[in-house]
Amino acid sequence: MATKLGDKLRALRKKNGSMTLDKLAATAGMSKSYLWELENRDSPRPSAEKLAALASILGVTTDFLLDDTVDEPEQRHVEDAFFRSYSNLQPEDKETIRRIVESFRKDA
Amino acid sequence: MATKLGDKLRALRKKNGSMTLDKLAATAGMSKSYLWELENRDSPRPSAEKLAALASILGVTTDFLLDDTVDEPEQRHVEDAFFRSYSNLQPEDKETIRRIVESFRKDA
DNA sequence: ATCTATCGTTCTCTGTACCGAACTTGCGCC
DNA sequence: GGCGCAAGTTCGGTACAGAGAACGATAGAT
Repeated sequence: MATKLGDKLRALRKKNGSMTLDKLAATAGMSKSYLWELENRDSPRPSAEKLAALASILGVTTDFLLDDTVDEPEQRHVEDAFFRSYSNLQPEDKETIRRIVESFRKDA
Repeated sequence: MATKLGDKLRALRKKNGSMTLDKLAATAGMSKSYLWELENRDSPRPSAEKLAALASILGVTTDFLLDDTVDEPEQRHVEDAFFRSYSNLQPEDKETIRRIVESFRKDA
């Protein structure tokens, strides 16, 4: 539904009490004109600071906002079972798993 | 010991196999001159994209890098980053990881 | 001691993040 | 309808993100 940054921002803004551009921009410490650009212009490249401020207010992570492949904040809980198994491993086993995952990762 | 962004970046770069500026910059998709500025100039303001790329490679979250009050990657940050890496794997790779995790599980 | 690499540093220059203010659109109320 | 305000939109300007190349430092190897 909302896979691009702009769409996510607008959706979350409407969701959280339907804030206005002005209001959200003010609490996030930016101008409403720029927030509008983030929502509407394509491929915006906000600074980490600005995005972190927005994410904090909207109750999501910056990584969720940036990840173009994910469209629901709850998606990270889908693999909860796996994650719980992983959590219960010995620290050295965790480390091993982490290494393997790293080696499987393909660079963006 | 490393509370500012630059210090964290340099510490993590040295930690992970002591990569060179050139190497890390290349894999993170930026110029080494800019990475040097991030590490050495004060109060840099990188884009969310660049910071996310660095965080992903260094195995921490962007929030940890940005947070000036914390100086050691807490377990939470490391595992957050791990879980995100895992989520982005190919399905068959995920399956492999899941198998390994199962095999490591202590049978209580 | 000099050559050769490799790493780190400093420059200059282009694109764009981000702002402030003006402008427009929508909507409720009389 | 027309008059308000509150919302969204556009625009011009400025400061800085970020690249790229050139430079200096450091360390082996011969």
